[in-house]
Amino acid sequence: MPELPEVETIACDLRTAVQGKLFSDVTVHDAFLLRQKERDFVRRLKGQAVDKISRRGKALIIGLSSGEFLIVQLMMTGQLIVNARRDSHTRISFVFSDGTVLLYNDQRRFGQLRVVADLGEVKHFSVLGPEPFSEEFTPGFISEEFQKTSRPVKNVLLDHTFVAGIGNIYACEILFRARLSPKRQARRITPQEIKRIHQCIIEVLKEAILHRGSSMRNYRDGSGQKGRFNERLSVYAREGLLCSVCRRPIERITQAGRSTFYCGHCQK
DNA sequence: AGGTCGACCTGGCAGC
DNA sequence: TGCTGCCAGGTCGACC
Repeated sequence: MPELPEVETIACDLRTAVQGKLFSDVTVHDAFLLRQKERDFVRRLKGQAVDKISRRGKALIIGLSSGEFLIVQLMMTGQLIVNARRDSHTRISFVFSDGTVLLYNDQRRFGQLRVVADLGEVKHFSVLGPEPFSEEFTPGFISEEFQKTSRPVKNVLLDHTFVAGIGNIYACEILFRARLSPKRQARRITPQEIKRIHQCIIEVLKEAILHRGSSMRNYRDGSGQKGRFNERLSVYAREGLLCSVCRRPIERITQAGRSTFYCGHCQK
C-alpha cells in the first residue's frame, strides 16, 4: 500500500490522535502479522505511553515510554485508523487509557508489526537507502549510485536500497515530471537530467504529502479518509487516457514485474 | 554479484 | 450468477 507520503500522513495523524496516551489494551485478532509471540507483543505494549512517532522509508516507528519501539510495516493494504468501527480486515485493536481506539486493518495480511528494543534489530532499516529529504540525498549521491548499475532508471527509483520510500506510483510520477523515459539506463542519464530527477523526487513527494497521499484502492489516513493526490496523478493507472501535456495516450509497460505508466512522447 | 521473478495473501473487476 | 484469470501501493528469498 502506502509509500512515503501516505506513511508520513498517517504518522502525522497519529501524533495528533495518540501521542502521549497509554496503551491500556491490545487485542490481536490475527497473530499471523506479528513477527514475535503474541504474548510478548502485548506485554511490551500494555501500560506504555506513546512517545515520539516517526517514519523510516515506508515503515512507521512508534516510540514507547519504555524506550522500545513499535514498528509497523503497512506493506500493500495496511491501515491504522483511529476510532473506526472494527471490520473483517481488522487484525489488531489498540485501546488507549482515554478510550481512544486505534485499529490496524489489513486486507491482504502482508503487513508486519513488532516491538523491538533497538532500531538496529530491524534488518530492513540497515539496508535502506537515504531518506529523500535528507542532506545526504543529493544529485551527487544519485549520480554515484546511477553509475553503478545498468538497470532502467524506473527500477532504480523503486529500489529501497538506493532511496527509501519511493514506490510504484511515485516512481512513475517522478519520471513523468522529470520528462525522462522509465526505460533509460540509469548510468546513461546526464548530470543535467540527474539534477532534474533530484528536484522532481522532492517536489512530487512534498506535493503528495500536502494532499495527504494517493488513494488507489485501500489507502486511508489516520482518520479513515482517502488521500487526494490521486486526482493529480499524471500517468499512474492512466493507461489509454491522454497525456495532460501532449494529448497522446499514456502507455503501460512491465518492468521488473511491475506496471510502469508513462508518456512515450514527453518522456525521453 | 547484479538483476529478475515468484511467493506471500485477499479481494475487486472484467470477460465469458 | 458464477466461474476464471488478472491485477494491486511492498518486501524477501530463490534463482539465473
